[in-house]
Amino acid sequence: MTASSQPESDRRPSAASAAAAGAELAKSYTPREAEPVAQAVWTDAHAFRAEPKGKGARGDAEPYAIFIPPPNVTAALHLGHALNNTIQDILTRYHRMCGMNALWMPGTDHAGIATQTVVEKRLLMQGKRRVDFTREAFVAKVQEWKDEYEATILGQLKAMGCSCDFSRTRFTMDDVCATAVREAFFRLFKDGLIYRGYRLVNWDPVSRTALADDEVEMEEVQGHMWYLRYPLEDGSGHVTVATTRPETMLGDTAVAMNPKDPRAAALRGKRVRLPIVGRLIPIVEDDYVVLPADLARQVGGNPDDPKAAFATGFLKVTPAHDPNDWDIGQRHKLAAVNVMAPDGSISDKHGWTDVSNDAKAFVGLSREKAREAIVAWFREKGLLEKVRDYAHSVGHSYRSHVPIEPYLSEQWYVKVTDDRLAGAALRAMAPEQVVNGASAARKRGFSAPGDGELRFYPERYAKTFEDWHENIRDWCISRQLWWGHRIPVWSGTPKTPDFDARLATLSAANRAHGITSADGTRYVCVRSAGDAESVRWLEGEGFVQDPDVLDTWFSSALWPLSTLGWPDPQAVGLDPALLDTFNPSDVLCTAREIITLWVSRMVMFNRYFMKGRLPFRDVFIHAMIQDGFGQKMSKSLGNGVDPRDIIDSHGADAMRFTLCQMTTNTQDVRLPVDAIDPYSGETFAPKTFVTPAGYTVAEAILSSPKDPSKKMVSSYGAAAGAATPSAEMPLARNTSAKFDFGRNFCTKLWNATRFALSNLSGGTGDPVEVAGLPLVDRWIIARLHRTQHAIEDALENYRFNEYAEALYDFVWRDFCDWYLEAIKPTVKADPRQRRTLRTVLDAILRFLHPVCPFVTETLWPHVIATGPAGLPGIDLAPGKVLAVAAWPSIRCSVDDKAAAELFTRMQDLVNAIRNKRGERQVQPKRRIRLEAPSEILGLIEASEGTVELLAGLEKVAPLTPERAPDAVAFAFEGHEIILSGLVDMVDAGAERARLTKVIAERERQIAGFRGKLDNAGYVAKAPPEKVEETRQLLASAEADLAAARRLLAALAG
RNA sequence: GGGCCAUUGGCGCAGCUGGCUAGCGCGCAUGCAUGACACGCAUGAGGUCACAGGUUCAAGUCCUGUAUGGCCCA
Repeated sequence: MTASSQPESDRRPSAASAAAAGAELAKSYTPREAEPVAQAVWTDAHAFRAEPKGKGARGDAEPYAIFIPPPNVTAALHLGHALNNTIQDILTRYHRMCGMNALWMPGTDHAGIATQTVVEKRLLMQGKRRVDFTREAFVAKVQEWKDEYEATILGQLKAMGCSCDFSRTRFTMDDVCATAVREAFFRLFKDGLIYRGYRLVNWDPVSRTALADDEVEMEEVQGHMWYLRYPLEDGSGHVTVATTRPETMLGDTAVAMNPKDPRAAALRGKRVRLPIVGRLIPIVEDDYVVLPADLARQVGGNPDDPKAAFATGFLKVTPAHDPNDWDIGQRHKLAAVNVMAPDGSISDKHGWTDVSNDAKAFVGLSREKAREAIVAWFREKGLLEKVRDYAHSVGHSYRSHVPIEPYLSEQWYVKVTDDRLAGAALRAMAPEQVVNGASAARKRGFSAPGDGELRFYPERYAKTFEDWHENIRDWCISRQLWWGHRIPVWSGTPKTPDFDARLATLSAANRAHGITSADGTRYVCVRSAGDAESVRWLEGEGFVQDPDVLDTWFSSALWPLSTLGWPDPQAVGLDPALLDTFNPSDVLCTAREIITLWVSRMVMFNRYFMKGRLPFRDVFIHAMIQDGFGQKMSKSLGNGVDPRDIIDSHGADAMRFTLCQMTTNTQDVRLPVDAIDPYSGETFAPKTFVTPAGYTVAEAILSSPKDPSKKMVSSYGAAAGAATPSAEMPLARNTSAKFDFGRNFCTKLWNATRFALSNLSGGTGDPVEVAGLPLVDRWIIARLHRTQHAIEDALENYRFNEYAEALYDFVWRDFCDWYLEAIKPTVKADPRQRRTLRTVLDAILRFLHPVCPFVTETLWPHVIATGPAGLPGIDLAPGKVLAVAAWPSIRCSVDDKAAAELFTRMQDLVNAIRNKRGERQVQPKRRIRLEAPSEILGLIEASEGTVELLAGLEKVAPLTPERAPDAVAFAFEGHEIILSGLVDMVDAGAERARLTKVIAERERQIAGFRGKLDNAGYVAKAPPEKVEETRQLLASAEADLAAARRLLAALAG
């Protein structure tokens, strides 16, 4: 990536050279032009490079590290990622400017199922299937896809301005990461934490792979409850079982009833003959069985259980096809008869042996067809008692979206329930965030490094993390895929007698480790991918490598280790100091659904492999970006908006600033999305429709609002594969008016800087003690100092909206509206003021740089070209590139509280006068006269001309008893103030109405203040300064009221 | 079923450990092409902070319950 940018940047005029040449700023900010220039400045300066400890100046600085949650190579990034990465970039840039050795580690994730699925879908469009290729050829196809999207994603990150150390970019399946995965597997295997388990998995019959519990989405389904009659063996009648899945009855191995059931005594020890199959199965008694509501009432069960309304009291037990039945089967030692093939069809080849002639008719049917056929069979034989509608939750594959099948199979598991894993994760939690302090894991006490150091922001997510680990189940890590890290285990039965001796030798040398299963099969894990000799030996013994790959999260869980070269950085060409410098990292930024999938596993693995060390100390959980309909933006839904679309319409900084400002700690972010007509450039709201799954999305093909005969493809249409953009039917980019907020702000900053530069042509003057500066300068410096505190506090507590809002207010309201306006008449002639302006502007650019890197980097060379910055107490270390310039240092001594207070009073006065002018629609150019008592004249004088300037006064004079006929009066700080020259003739009626309104408002306020002060409890218990404040407010309101009453009286007379 | 979050002017949201005379942006109304900016400037209208109780001198803020919506886990 650096290779191509080098020659290019030579040809581009740099921002610095443009500024040095005295080039004037363009009339407005053009992100499209500025962004590549700033990008080149950073690349040329190697600004984002982090170094291991001890390597150069950067390596000597205190480290700061963030690992990117590696985006899936499945598809391009959307605005959810833009938010995630903006947050990380703000933190990284901030800490870098604070002088830290900041590493933001970038990379991408191979995303096993997801990526394989998109490639398979693509092949299916060409009429081909995965199995039409060899494994190697298919993986090569996926690799092509990965290469394309990895490049897209990295390009998107750069376009957004992400200051990742791209020289260290990793991919979860590259050699460096693969080495870590292999080593981790070997160690866990050897330590007995990986085992082979035979149990029900969440099977996706379409992807034909097992899924982890958290890859299963529960969906409410409008289904049925079928009531099937099973005849008793002795012909004495039948029992009726209620089921939502009649097709699994072929695998029934018992009927269960509740021991409390009054019918139990009569049925105890009896058997039923399973219809169709003819299998004789026992009736067992188990507490799990829900009693029907009426029986539950009789025998003290729970009649309110929603299932009670549907229950018959008899439950068909199918251990091989239902997790609850599996548990019952375990308790009663029942056989598990698997009647399905991996594709979900009924099969007699996967464990079902007693197939009767009747049953043969069902073999080969899909599970859906089998259900119909079996229900029909029961109906025909008079064994279908009834059918009722029944709504219930059914697990669906988060990838293929079909119902998952609880499926009996053998898989590899990580024993995360072991105290060394889940227990260690629980002990990692910061004590003050722990809810269940008495859990077993914590009873072991805190002794390991990293214990008690993991903190969640916002705090409440600690509970999610805690709950997860307290109820964790072993982690199924095998996936029946071709795309991923292949499981490094070979299995078989030894052919030669010296097998054990050879294995023992390899094991002693830590090159391999073997286990033996109950049926005598040997499983051998070979430690290193480079150990061809061991593999050759094993294959010579007839052993074969496990065809499965590891769950993607297995490699993701190692991300903070693998990217730094663990276990042996030198072996993979990395600096050995990297690992110790940047692990543990400082913070992980991610969305809440990832707490269980990823955060948990990284904590467990990092602690396990690094002697207790955490992968990160803080976890920041941010909002999710939703579309305009409140639906999560996701790659799979196809409602994602490409950040490049927003960069195109608003600029990267506008996007970043807006996202930052929207990042509050509670709410998800709702973002109404519009389309841009590629024909006219017009923005319009696309037509939507509701998908079968109930989501509202844009129609795949949209019509131009100007000319409906012209068509375009929506981003949904493209993402869903429903339409392909072409020359005749171009892709419509997306945009959102939400980002106007950030765009307007960037433009404002640009123009303020432009104006400042035009006033700084006379140089920046010598530094002057703040105390010797004009009031407005002392005020803006005090505000600058307070803003710094506000933003540092916000960033250190991950409160991003506060960071953005504090800067927005300071730049727009304080700096532009008041400071720049106030200094207009004086700055050109006053070098002291120019020094202040130069200093404050520079500090603003530095403060804003983490969130708006492009516009600030573009402006900065122009600003520094005007001369030196800084004042006594304000240090702005010089530099050439803003991205690596120092964060401002502002001492508290420059915060002139008296100046700040005085200026605030002055602002109130100006606002009051402007209000009078506004009420009467006085022309802005028209100058007016003011008369006031000495207290107010003193304030005006102290403002050094600012009041006159901003309130449009031509004359300020002491109050006299005479009233000009055009005089307008108002109360301020309890004093009467007279304005004249606003209008040619005063409308006495309107004036009276205004005063009456003021009087009513003041009376309301006074009643409130009096109420407080008359309350003995308030005066006695509230803090004295609050009471005093109330007294002052009351006095001021009373004075204003009196003044207003006098004015009203005068008007009447 | 368990847990978490939200409910504040037309819309989108702040309001952190209770002190508010409730803020911000968009939108709206009025005036302004003022030598930085119309992606702008100035002024203004608009809210009994979902509901019902409670704690407190004091509740948008804390507690309990209710309603509605969303998310996560089972």
